[in-house]
Amino acid sequence: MRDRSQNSDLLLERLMESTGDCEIENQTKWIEVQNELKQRLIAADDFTWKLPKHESEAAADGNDEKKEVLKYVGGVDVSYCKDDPSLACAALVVLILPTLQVVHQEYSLVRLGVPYIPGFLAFREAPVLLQLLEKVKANSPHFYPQQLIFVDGNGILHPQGFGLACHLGVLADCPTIGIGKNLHHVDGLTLNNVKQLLGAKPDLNLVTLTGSSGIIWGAALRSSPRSMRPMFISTGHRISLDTAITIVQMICRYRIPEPIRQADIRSREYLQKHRHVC
DNA sequence: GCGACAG
DNA sequence: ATCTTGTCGC
Repeated sequence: MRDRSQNSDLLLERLMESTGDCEIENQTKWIEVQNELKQRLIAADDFTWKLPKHESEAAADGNDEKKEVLKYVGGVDVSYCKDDPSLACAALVVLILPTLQVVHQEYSLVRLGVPYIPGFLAFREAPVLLQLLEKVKANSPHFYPQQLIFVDGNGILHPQGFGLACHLGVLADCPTIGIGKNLHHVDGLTLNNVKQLLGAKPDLNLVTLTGSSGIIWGAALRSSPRSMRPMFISTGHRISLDTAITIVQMICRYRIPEPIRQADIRSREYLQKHRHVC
């Protein structure tokens, strides 16, 4: 048991350490890392909290009266500088339910050496995001979003079934939900495909993303009457798709979930205001 | 071979 | 991701 875990850690360490110079070798290595981390992925609800209840349903539930209620939700995003693509600002915000007010925020202005390559976003963004999580855990543990983190990027809706939200969730050991603002084409999924399904009925705003192989990769959701554009929901870590969809729907003020929207807005602001110090 | 490809 | 003003509508 422990041997297996240690071997796994050693392999990961070996794979993670090298900052190679050959693109194809790197990508091969990155895929090994993704497959290794994927073995630790939990694809079902695995947490102790429960969703906030409405009065109507609050009546009979003698069982989980002791369970804590989902209270703090984290959101992470990274913004980039227009004229200096290596300069970026990572943000972590923590919102409190049910008011969705931001109660904590953390920023990091960094230079990223790893380029963006479709399918490997995590190797560019995850390190700085994990650093922000560590900062909160050390300095403001009360606000550490251990219950749930929203990630700007996909979960299992990914060529290897292991996108940024999964990557971050496994390494931080927190439940995560991945939100894509654009569709990553995987297993035959296309935007026209989704549009067709959604367009069929005007009041149908949620469709399951089933690939050509029959695998369910996530869901497309039109959350706001003001925008016809759907978002793409996929599970990250320690949560089921059904639960993820339910929470997304209760946490949207605009097109995308409020934690991600806030992280997006604030990381951009912070970058504009502090880019001169780099 | 060509095109597609989260942020 | 980012480049970018106005504009149509509630």
